Amino acid sequence: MNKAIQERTAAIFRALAHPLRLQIMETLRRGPCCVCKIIPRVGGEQSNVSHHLAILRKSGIVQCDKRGVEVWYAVTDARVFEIMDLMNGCVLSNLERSRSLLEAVRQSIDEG
Amino acid sequence: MNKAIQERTAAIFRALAHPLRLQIMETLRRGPCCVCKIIPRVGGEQSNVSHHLAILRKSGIVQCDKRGVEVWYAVTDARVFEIMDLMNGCVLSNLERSRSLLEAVRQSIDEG
DNA sequence: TTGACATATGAAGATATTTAGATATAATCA
DNA sequence: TGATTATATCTAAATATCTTCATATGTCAA
Repeated sequence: MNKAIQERTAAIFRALAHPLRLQIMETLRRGPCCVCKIIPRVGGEQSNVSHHLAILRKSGIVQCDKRGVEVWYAVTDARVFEIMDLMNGCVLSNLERSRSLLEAVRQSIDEG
Repeated sequence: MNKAIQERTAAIFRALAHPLRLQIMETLRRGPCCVCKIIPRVGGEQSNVSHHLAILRKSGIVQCDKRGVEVWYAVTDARVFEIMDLMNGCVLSNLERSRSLLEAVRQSIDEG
């Protein structure tokens, strides 16, 4: 794969690699949303949320649009939600594997 | 979404958020692979590659298996490749959007 | 046992990310 | 105009990540 593309791909993964930013994305899943609604929805300081929005914006996965005093954010490409859903599935399977492993270990201890 | 799950999801995104780790994953796409082949394939210091392998391992998306002196790595869940492919598509669309925008700006300048 | 090889781990410095507080900007309203 | 509101940016401290070098561990063969 092209090195520059791989660099950009890594950059978008990095943009999604933070719980607060994932929460922002979940908020945007329902459709475009104003910063003034995003902030109470995800919690945290205004400046911090704004900073995380800037990170998402710079990565290209969200876009913003000024409407008077308000700024509305929206995802640029809905495929990002497919990615998030797949990732979520991986996490759940992962946890299930851990659980099974723990169970197996526990059983082998019981059996002496 | 559950906070703990979101934390784990972010952790896996973080695991993929590095070009070298993406290259390792691309290497593993063909099937399980020995560290001694991964190192020359992705380039870089032995200890550095080993560190990145540890990060992938701890995130749960790869597993390893000792065979004599060699250690073989393999992905735990092939869905990770679907994720990478989708992400790649997003990146390409992103670049295409940037290109179109640039083109439009250039044209509007030409038109005065 | 000794040596060689494959891999992992630890430590340290350089760099990046995260967070909060303070301040700046820009739109609206009285 | 001046005040208010919504959002962004700057700054600095705390923390995390990345890279390299040095060293440790575990396996095999002589």
